[in-house]
Amino acid sequence: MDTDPIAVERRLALFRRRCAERGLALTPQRLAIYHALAGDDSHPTAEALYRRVKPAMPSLSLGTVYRTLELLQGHGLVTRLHTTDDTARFDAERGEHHHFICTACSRVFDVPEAALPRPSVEPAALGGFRVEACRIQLLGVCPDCQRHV
Amino acid sequence: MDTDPIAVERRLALFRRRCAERGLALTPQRLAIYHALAGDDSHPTAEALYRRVKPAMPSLSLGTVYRTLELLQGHGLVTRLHTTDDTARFDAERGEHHHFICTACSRVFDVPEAALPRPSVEPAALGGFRVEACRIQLLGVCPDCQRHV
DNA sequence: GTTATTGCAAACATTTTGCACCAGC
DNA sequence: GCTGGTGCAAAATGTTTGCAATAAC
Repeated sequence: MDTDPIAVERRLALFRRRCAERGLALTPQRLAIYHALAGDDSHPTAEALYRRVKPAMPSLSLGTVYRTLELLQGHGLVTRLHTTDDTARFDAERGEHHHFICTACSRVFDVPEAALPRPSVEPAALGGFRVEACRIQLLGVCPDCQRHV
Repeated sequence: MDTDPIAVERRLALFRRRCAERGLALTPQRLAIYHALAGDDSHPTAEALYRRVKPAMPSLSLGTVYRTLELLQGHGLVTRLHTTDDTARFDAERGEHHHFICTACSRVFDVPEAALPRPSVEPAALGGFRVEACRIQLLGVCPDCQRHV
């Protein structure tokens, strides 16, 4: 599942800017890993990103992929998803949206916010909890898996 | 975080009934594990349940805890949560509710559905996806962690 | 008595870490 | 030359599995 090239360019520009602001070295590894993630909307695992980048950069190690993703997560460029299988999946940050998780194939699909209006949280009902984000996960069966049953 | 004893009894009754219906042996291990889970609303990990049951049943093994939880999940008695830390947490099934996950201490708190009305999903906007469940996760900082900063 | 379940330990998968080497300022 | 980043391999973590012994029905 690839992203349109203009969006990829936009994300890369943000990435470069953010690295400069934060004093993060713009290494070929980080660029390649972020580039691969920015161009892939399928919420890949670390392993999948590694396999995708490795051919063009054979020296790359999986450890670097993990370290890079964690670093970029800390700088708000990458989001780590926790889905129903227990391997982490990653997203290049791109604004509010939610996820549909297929219970058959474990793939994760984006759900635009428009399709699923954010519920209004009643702050009073939540006592002293400070809410910073709201994630909605829809669970079900994706079109592919409905056919393949 | 303990549950009121009447609710625990209700859950245990459901557990016994469901086991009988499905032909699952009612072993002391399963009873003890489910009992511990039914009396604990803190969404414990498998390890935490193991530590809680072990003193009263020293022969218990962690593998049995995992096997039991997976078995009961398959029979709709237990729910597995995927939160921000990457260890699975478990819930004795008890109807619709959502979760608040503290980004500081990783604890999970229940959010009653009343506090967070379920958003209406627009089926048309979701193409051929068959939605079976909707989980809302609120991320933020719990009252304890707000104090301890 | 049969079959399902347990305990144990080993295997497994994913992720993190220590350390020596390397690259960029 | 310093600083930070990478590659590698080992360790740590969480979870699953094979198998023989055991307990439930």
